[in-house]
Amino acid sequence: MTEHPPAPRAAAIPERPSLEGLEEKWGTVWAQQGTYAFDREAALAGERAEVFSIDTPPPTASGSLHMGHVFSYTHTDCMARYKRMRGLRVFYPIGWDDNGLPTEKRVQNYYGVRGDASLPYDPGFEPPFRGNAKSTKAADEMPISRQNFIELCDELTVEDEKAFESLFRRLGFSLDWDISYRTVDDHSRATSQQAFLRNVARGEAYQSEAPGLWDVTFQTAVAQAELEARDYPGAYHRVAFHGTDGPVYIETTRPELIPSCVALIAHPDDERYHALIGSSVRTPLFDVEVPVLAHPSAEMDKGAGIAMCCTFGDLTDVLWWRELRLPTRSVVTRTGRLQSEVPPWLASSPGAALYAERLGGKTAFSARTALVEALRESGDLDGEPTPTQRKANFYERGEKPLEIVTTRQWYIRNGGRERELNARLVAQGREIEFHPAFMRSRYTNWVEGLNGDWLVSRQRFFGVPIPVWYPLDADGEPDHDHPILPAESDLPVDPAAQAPPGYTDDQRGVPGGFVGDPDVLDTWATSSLTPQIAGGWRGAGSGEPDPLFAKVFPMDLRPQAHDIIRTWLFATVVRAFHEHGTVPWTNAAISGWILDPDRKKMSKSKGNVVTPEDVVREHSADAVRYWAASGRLGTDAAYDVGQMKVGRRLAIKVLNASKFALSFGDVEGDLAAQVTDPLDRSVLAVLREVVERATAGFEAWDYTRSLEATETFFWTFCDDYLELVKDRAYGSRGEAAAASARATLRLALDVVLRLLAPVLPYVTEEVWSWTHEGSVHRASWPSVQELPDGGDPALLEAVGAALAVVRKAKSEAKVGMRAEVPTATLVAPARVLDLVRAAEADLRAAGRLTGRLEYAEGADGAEVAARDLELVPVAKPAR
RNA sequence: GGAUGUGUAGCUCAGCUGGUUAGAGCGUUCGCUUCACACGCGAGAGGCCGGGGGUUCGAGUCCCUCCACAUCCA
Repeated sequence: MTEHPPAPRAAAIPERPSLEGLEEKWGTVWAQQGTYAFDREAALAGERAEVFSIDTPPPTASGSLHMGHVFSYTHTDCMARYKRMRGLRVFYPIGWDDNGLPTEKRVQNYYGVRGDASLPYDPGFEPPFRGNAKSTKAADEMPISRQNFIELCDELTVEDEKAFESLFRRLGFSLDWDISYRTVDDHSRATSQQAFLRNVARGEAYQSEAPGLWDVTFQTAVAQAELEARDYPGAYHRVAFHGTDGPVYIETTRPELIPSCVALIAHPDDERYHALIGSSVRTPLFDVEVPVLAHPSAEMDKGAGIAMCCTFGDLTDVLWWRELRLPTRSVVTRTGRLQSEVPPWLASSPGAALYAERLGGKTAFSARTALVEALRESGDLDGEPTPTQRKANFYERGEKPLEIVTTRQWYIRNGGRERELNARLVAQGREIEFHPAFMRSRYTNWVEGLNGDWLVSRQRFFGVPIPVWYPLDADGEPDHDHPILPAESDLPVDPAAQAPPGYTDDQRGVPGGFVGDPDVLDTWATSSLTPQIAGGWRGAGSGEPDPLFAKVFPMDLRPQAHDIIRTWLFATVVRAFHEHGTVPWTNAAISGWILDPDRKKMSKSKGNVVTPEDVVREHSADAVRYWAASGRLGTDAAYDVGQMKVGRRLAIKVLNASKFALSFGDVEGDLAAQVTDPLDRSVLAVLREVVERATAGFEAWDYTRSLEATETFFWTFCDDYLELVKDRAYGSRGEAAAASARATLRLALDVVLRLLAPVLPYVTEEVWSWTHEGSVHRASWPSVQELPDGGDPALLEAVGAALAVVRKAKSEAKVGMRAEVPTATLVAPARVLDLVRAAEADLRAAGRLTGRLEYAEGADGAEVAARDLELVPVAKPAR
């Protein structure tokens, strides 16, 4: 698929080359000509090693576009372009992650609606607003059916995707737009459900009724990976429990949970409580007898050192409940309110009336107020509550602390409970090359710190339904132990809308009939399958993968940001391990974040975000890419307009210098054979080194190093080499000497354009088109072999230094560079002088050394200097 | 509290396995209509390489320690 550079043809060079319009011009050409199209047939016929496959991060289309996208997608695109030029078939799909809460929230706000599973579908439904909903309060939202809600999600995400596509195309990302998926389309849903069913069949997915974190606002279960610990204001309440030998004081931030207290726990080494352990005390107000127990995770130095264990105040309570086999006394419901009816264990207690009248049905917050009041009245509150900041668990998108409630949910084994699986998943991390390598410790730390399996049930609307039904017994109760599963060939299914195999729709909810699992899968449960979705693992649903799958999987590259190593990266590893026993990809390239000038993460709430569209329009795509490509993998980068301006100048310089280098006349025949001048041979020798460094940079996933090497060469090429040879190239010293310069200019330019092409796709394509048929992006990556051997790299440096001293003399004399130098003596070590002499004619032309030029040997190691230098300024032309 | 990373010129960053006088770009200062480019060209100034200790003939680079910042996890 890679072409060699075609024979040069007559140049068609614009009079005044410009960046304006290049993006539209080449964007159209690339799309029309399928420049970045993946050649499926060739890939099927070829070897796996000839393919470079990329597990492109599917952006959340309903999220906002930000410079972080530009940054990390540019990194990937540079690598993709390099690999393509190296002759690999680049599999570079684009996906859209339309699952989940961000989309639901955006749809709610945009249309002013809210999903309500109890409502019937309205085929002619029109939303009350379209992007102009005035209120974001839940009470003002119109309740609509699940299916209507999903339709609106579909409608809006398609719109949102257009904004991303437009920007991504403008930035020149060499994605194959014909290979695309949405995480909610039929294929993705079927793939996700198929993988889940296979997890179920192998016992890797299971249901469990267990205490879990619950967000009362969003009414959904939350996984460990979605947790966020935040400071939350609270107060310690010193409360007396009634022991046989007097009161036992505990300090709690959640006195409203006293009704659900099941034990007091102290540390086994805490001598203050040795005597109490094994005895029992009675709870205040409710007079329930609870044991005093010992457990090492009680914190001696916190509060009173003895803690109340409830059902459930926090994750430690769950640990105690499990390890000490404590009873379950749950009062907090999924709504975050205390249950209305008096719990059975309080029924005969003196506090039953208190519960019924002042606690039942209240939110945790108001129940706390009421209970503290009651404690005051009974004298069980010691002193006044003391304010404190404590860490509380939040859902990362939620605003209220999570409650812990017992629910039936699906889980996927991820090593959080089994040591062996944990060790094997840690080992999978060592099979992946992380770039940079230290990012692997983020992975390892996370996996080793897991304390539970992956909860994948979500009580949401817009997502992939859990493909499971449950039979109903004669009493209409679901039999969770015998779930009904669909055939793989029937996927995707929606258990809320379809009947399971062997049932009819009118048996839904009827005793002896069935009920569908009401939940959807965690969004990561689908996006953890992006390699399988994009690569065609499910195939046409017949059980056989698309034959392409074997040619792209395991993929070569997963690019992503470091904040989702614990979620997206890890989840993908888990799924690939369960399904294929392999890693999902062999390389993970981790991009950093974009920081504002104050070194803070740019975010909408701080008001410091800039819109990528405007930035690209202002500076050009090549310029913005240059900025992004200057940031190395794993390193946070500053948002730096200055760096974009540098990129823009480089792009313009490429246009102008190329035009100039091609302006001396055509070249024909074997160019390398025409390079005879020592200076010309020298510049190509330097370029050979640059090719080696630029290649080594990309091979080490260090495109920045590659860019820097090429860029440095290019400026020397423009400032020194071009200046030195232009007189000769015009023909001042005969045709052979001119031909050597012209051939060198052409050879160097062709190589430099290809070295810059991954970073500056537009300007390099433009210049390439002046002298070539076909795209520079389909040309071969330059090799040392295409440049003549035998030049001395030191020659260019020596002559450059000599030219610099002449320029310095002119600059210090404040005369123009055109000033003539009738006499001068160059002082330098003998070795350097020899090199300078070899290019004396070019030096004389560039420095206007018109008369006597002498050489004096200087000390070894000394720099080039000039003495006895006379200057004749150019007479100002008469006006 | 633990893990990881960062700390080099006013700013953004190079400096790989220790080796001459620490580099680049931007900015700044001083110049220059030089026939590709004034979105240009040339030249200059600017650094106790976060602090302290150690290893070494030699440390920006290796080790220890402290400080500051960032991210992730408790």
